[in-house]
Amino acid sequence: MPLDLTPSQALGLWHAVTLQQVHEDGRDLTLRQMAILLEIYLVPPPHTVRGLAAKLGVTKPVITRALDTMGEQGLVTRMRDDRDRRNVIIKRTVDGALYLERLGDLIIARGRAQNP
Amino acid sequence: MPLDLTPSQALGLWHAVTLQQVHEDGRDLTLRQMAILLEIYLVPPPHTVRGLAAKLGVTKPVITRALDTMGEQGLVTRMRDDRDRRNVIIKRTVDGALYLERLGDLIIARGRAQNP
DNA sequence: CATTTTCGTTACGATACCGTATCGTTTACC
DNA sequence: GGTAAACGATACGGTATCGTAACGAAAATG
Repeated sequence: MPLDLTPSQALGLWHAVTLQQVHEDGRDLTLRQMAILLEIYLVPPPHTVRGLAAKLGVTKPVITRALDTMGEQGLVTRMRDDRDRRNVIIKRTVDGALYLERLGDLIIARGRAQNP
Repeated sequence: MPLDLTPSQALGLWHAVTLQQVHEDGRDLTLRQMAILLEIYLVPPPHTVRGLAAKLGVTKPVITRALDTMGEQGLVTRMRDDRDRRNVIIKRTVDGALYLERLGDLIIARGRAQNP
């Protein structure tokens, strides 16, 4: 079932969710960081720095920095690949899953309140 | 008609739109800047620095800085209020309207492609 | 083996944002 | 009129990101 939106619904939803995100903030993720996080949690593993960089169309240092920051916040973890020790495998965490779960709930709630 | 989403649809939509935003970038708006822009274009005027700061729950310099940046990009304009020259009225621009129109189209397209 | 390639990280200078405090201008108040 | 309040902008030091370039480690190549 396709998700059909009117222009008003689309921007209204974005507005409502963005507004609440700003209010609660706390994490204050960049657009790129958010994209990386969603990619890690919504696309089947494994995820590597190089793979993420290619998928997002950014350079590798951008990924490394984002993983540094989000790692400190407990949203992701990194582990060396034992089969090819050049690679780093990015792993999900419980906190990261909870964070995105809450984001999903927020979007749903705001979508429901959109056109009451 | 309420906008009912499943958790998968909600995060999937966010993922797809965020990803494409990162790809096209160019503007690279902060979460706060995006919230300000949507507020200006989706809520009836007039908009003031103080009003936006209160609505977003941030300090006034945050609004001033965001308006500086987005003003340089042609997304918004500022004008002194002639009836109370302390105030600054934030105005919409054609470029800003076009930018949000494209964002709306993007959301709709990604929503449609979400569960094909 | 020696060399090249791949992978992620680090170094560097530049830029933009942050929060707090302060400023100049304008209006309201007494 | 003189003082206080409101409004937006600016100054400041701090922090995080940016892109480019170089680096060390590991694997592939010959």
